[in-house]
Amino acid sequence: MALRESILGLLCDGPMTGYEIKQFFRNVIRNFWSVSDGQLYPTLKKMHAEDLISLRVVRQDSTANKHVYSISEKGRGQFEKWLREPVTKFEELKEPFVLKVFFFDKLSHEEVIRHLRSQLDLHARILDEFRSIRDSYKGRITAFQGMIGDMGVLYVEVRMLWINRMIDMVHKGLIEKKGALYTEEMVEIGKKFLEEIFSEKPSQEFQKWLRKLQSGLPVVADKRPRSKQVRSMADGLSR
Amino acid sequence: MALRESILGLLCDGPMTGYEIKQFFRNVIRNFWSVSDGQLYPTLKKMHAEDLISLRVVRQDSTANKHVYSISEKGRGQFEKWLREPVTKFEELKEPFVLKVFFFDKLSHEEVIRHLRSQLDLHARILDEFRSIRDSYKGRITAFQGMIGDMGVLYVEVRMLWINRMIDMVHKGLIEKKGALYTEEMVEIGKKFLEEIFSEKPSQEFQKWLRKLQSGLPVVADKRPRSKQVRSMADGLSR
DNA sequence: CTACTCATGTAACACGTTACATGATTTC
DNA sequence: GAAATCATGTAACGTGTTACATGAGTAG
Repeated sequence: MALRESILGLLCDGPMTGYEIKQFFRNVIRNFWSVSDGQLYPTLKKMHAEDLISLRVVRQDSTANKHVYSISEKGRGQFEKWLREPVTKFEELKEPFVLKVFFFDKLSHEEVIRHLRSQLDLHARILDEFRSIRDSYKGRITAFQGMIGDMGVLYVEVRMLWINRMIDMVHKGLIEKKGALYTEEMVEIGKKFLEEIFSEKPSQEFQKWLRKLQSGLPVVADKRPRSKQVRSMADGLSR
Repeated sequence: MALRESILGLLCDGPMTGYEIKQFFRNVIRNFWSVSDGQLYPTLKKMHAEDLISLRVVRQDSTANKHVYSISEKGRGQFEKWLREPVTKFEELKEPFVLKVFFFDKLSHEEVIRHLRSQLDLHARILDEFRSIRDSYKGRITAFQGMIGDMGVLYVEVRMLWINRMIDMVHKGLIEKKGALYTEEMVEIGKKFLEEIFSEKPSQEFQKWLRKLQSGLPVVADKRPRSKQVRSMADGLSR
């Protein structure tokens, strides 16, 4: 759970009302982490009960009273502990669209293209939004917060590239039907893959990466001369 | 909910036991969609109760009986309806690590670097896995399934690039403290951004994209001569 | 002798969304 | 006069994880 910790993080810079926290999530953090009312208010209550935050109620005659929350020593400790803990889990992308792509074999080329174009439209729109908000924030936020904005833009760009490549693929007729999607062979291969993940000894390729990393070289750089390169997956991305 | 639909999708190609479905999720689909036992078995039961799938129990003396499920007409209808429905929602990335990055201002440079390096290690390892499984599957899966593998690799590559840029940034001392992370200004800007998202009229930039798209040009291509380009966000990605 | 595979499940919990409720004030 | 803003919340539901239970067979 990271909602509690992010609330604590906000309160580190000074007291805030529940409504202000809600607004901040809705209008700023929402780019990468959303919270609903039905989750936020009960969570604040629970955190108060656990002495992570203290509460001061400000009377308002016209409307509901304001609840001003401040971080407690206990809360600050918990936040700092969380912030320093290394993240050791790779977060999988769980996207309904990708699940549909898995089954695209079962659709006609026209239907697939319709799907891909509508995704492209959606992403183009989102990219536009991400770019304008990034521009508006320029100079007002920390360098790290700026990098989060960059990640958003970059991610959407890459997705569009990916979708475009699928469109190309269909147009060029590179799709042949393969029969059943499920084969025992696939499961077997997956098992091998799993073993490698959970065995603690890293593979050779991983060790090469590590050496590069430690020598200070850019880890993802491709050293082949531009002209000789196989078309890179991320070619042609613009800023 | 997409778990039910993906189960139906698997059963389209023939009957499977609960255990086989579980294995398939665990060893193949898990790359982009995971399911726990505690979710799968009850879901199969519910789907059977709703007549989406039919059940045949195969007696086994030595151990628990096998439950062989087949898709029903109703189930097939529901799957096909789902598969054809356009995806209109942009799935936000909800990642604990990004949330931490938001608060990196509150850590020392050394602590930030430690975080970033451990993330890089993790991603290098995952990249390795993604690449090997992609290679193993080559020739055995549909072109679309192959593209899912490519997306995974591409995504991890981009993340590593992003993390490397943050490391660079810290080393070059491009990080200045900005005081409070929360400002009313940010909320105001966010509100404007929101309006643009929900107003149905697309912006000029979005329309430019759309024109490019409809004229068949690659939408994300950057036409500036290579030498004059500002270093692109995704420069140096390898296959 | 330990641990894993096959094969199914349950119960408790954690996380998150949606819809609703209140009620005055301000803006279109 | 309708709708949004300010300001708080509850109840019902849906999704998903973790830990546990059973019990035989097999591989190291």
